[in-house]
Amino acid sequence: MSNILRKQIEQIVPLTDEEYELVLSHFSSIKFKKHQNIIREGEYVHNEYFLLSGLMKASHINPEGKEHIIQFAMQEWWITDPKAYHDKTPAKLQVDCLEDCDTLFITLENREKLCRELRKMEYFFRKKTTADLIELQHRTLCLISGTAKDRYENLLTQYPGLFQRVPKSLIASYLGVTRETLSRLTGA
Amino acid sequence: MSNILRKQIEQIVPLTDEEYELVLSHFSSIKFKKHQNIIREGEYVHNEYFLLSGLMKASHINPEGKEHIIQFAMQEWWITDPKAYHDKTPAKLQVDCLEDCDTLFITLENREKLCRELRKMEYFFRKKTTADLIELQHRTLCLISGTAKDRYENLLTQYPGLFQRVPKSLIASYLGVTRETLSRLTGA
DNA sequence: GGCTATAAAGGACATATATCACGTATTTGG
DNA sequence: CCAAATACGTGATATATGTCCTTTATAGCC
Repeated sequence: MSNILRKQIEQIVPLTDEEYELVLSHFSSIKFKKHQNIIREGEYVHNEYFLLSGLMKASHINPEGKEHIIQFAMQEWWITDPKAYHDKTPAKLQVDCLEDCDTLFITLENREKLCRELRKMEYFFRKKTTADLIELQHRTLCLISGTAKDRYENLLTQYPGLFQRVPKSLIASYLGVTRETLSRLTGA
Repeated sequence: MSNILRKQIEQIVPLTDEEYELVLSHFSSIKFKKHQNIIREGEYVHNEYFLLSGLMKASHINPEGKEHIIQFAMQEWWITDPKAYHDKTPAKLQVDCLEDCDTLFITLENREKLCRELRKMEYFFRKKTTADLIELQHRTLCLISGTAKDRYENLLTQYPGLFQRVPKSLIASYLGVTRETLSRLTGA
C-alpha cells in the first residue's frame, strides 16, 4: 500500500480516486538495500524519491573528504539533489540508504507533466516547496544564531526517532560539528 | 516603471500585456524610508514585498538581544517573514529598510487569487520557490561545512555589490560571526 | 562462534571564534 | 557646520570546538 503518498497530498488538497490513479501512474517504485548508493556525485539526477519506508541521507563530501549531511529522509519524506534534479546539472550531493528502503520515484519530466495534467498537483508541489523553504530557513537561523547544543536540542525535539536509528557521527555531521563535540554535548 | 517585476516573471514564463495587467492589479505599491521598520516581531504579516529599489534586511533578535540576519533583499528580490506570511502566525522575524525603498507588495489572499486566476503565475511561484529552496540549501551547506572565511568569500562572489552598501557588522551577522572576527578575516 | 569493522567515550592539545576594551575615523542628523 | 552616533580596526584574553589518539563496546559477517 502506497497510501502514504495519497495521505500526504490530501493534507494539502483532496483527490478523487481517479485523480490519485493519475498521480500514481507518473511514479515508479523501487526498493533499495542498506548502504546502497542512490545518487553519486558528478552524475545526472533523474529522479526524486518518496520514501515509503526506510531511511536515507543526502550529503556533500568536501575536497578534504569530510562528509556533511544536508538532509535525512524517512517515511513520507522526499529526497534528491534538488539543484541537480531541477537544473539538470551534475550532482554535487550524494544520496545513500541508511536502512533498507521502499520508495516511489518520479522523473522531472513526469513531475512537470503531472503538474500540467492535474492542476491540483501543481498546487500541491507549490505548497510543499513553500513549506520546505520555511523549514530550511528555520534551520539556517539555528545555524547562524544557535550554539551546537541549541541545534542538537532542536533536532532532538523535531525528529526524536532519528537518534535510535542513525549513528551519532551522522547526527554530528548534520549539526555541523564533530562526533567528539556532539559526544561531549550530550554527556555534559 | 515597474517592469522589473515583469522581467523577472518572464524569465520563467512569458506573459501577454493583458496577463501582466492582471498580475499588477493584485499588487499595490508603497515606498519606505531608510531605517523604517516593515515587519515587527509578534505581529501578523500581511504582505510579501518585491523591491523595485533600495535594500532591506530580515533578521531575528534572540533572547539576549543579538540580531542575526536571515536575508538581505535588493532590487528584484522578495522579502517577508515567510512562515508568518504563509501560515498566518505572528512574526518571529523583523524586516527593516537599510536604504529608502520602493516596493510592490502582495497579500497572501491576492497571491492565492492570482494563482487561481492565472495559471502561469502558479507555475511562476512554484518555480521561484524551488529556486529559492535550492539556493538556501547551498547556504546551509556553507554554514555546516565551511569556515567563516569560506562563507565570507561565498557571499562576496554572490553579492559583490552588498559590501559597498551595508556596514560590515551586518555582513558579519549574516555570516554568523561577530563583527571583530569578520574584520580579522578580511584584513589577514 | 569468532573476526573485523564500526561506534562511542574521553584525554590532551591546537585552533577558531567570541568577548571585552579602547582608540580613531566616518557618517548622520539637526 | 558641529555634536553625537555609528562604523571599523586591533589587542588581550576566554571559550567553544576541532584534531589526534587510545580504549572499550557493539554490530555485522563469514
